[in-house]
Amino acid sequence: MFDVFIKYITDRVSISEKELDSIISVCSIKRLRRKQYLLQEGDIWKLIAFVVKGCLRTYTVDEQGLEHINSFSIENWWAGDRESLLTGKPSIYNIDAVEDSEILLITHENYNMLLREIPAFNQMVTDIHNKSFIAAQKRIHIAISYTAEQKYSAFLETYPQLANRIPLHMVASYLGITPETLSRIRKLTNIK
Amino acid sequence: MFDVFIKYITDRVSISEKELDSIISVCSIKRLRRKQYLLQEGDIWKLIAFVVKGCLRTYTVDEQGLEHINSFSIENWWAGDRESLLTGKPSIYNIDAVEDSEILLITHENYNMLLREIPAFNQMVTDIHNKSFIAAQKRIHIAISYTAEQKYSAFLETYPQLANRIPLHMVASYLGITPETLSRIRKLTNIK
DNA sequence: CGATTCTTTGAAAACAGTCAATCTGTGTGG
DNA sequence: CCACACAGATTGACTGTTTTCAAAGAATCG
Repeated sequence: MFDVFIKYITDRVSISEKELDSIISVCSIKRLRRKQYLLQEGDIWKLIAFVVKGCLRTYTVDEQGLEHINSFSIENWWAGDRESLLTGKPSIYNIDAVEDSEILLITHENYNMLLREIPAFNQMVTDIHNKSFIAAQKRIHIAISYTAEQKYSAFLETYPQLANRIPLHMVASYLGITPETLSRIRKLTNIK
Repeated sequence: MFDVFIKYITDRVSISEKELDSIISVCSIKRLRRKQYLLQEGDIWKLIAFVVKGCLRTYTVDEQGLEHINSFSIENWWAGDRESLLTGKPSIYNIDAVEDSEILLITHENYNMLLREIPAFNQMVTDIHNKSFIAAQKRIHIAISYTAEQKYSAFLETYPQLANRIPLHMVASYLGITPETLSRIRKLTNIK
């Protein structure tokens, strides 16, 4: 259960056994069934979540009831709402499980303690934040400059491991297009 | 010249005179004329830039020669390409001055030194990174779920100080719509 | 299998983009 | 100071893409 997380950490930074132990000691395990919520709009998010197995999605629901997927989190990814965590305000996002999933949770207090006490952990988090930011910039670039077809094609290249695992209507939602448009793109281009 | 930056820092964190001095001592001043490049696609970016006066834009140019604006940086904002800085790879972005501008530059080495040596500076940068990330998430949300009209309206609300200062065709480029579409939106809604 | 979820298809409508021309304001050089 | 060039903004007509709405067809799960 923890071995996935331990491997994740040791793949990224060099860290002592003792430090690893103190990280693991503040992790709690949570299992989510498909469609189960981890966070609902209006809740205040106070945790850090690491996905060990399965897949989560973070999304908003607009006035018309349409879902807009902000991100997917599969094994070895993080999930949560940094905005609610940092501001203490209710979240505008929903997070639920796309598949039955297993996640590790760390409280914000313990997380801050780890950042303070364990330089390697801090370094790892900084690196992840940097990469996340760069990925967000790329996604903005794609969203404002690509056609629907180019967006789907870029998605397949960037996240091949996601494409065969996530329902197409969720991929469409992630890309900001309708399921019908995605279906037609796939038909026209024969991209599968 | 440095007072803008000093105020920026002291507004955000508590810091000693001595620490402020060491920050200022590694800053160099650069003046940019309108349209002058700070970074060109293909260059490797090795700096941190803080805008004291004026306005910069970060953008890409696609195969068809169309510009897509990633971000604007006015007074009290940062500019640069974190991706190129962190990976050491050539930048895919161009940065140039929308208006005659004055900026402060810090080398990556000195910047890292400041992060290491001055906890308050480190804290400030972490906060900025967090806020930037949250802003990027919001922009993604807008890009994938709003109509052109809603995008413009959200832009006016979020950056009222930018709207009257930047040519409309650049605003359009930032929003991912054509100048013609933006012009028609403005006419229809009487939003100015 | 029965229900639900997911995907596809068709036709019409809405939306945004393209192309070309004109209009406006600004600034520059003669 | 005027004429002109130029960048920016607008407009019109047209095209093309994407959405919407409605329905039907697959696939999957319990």
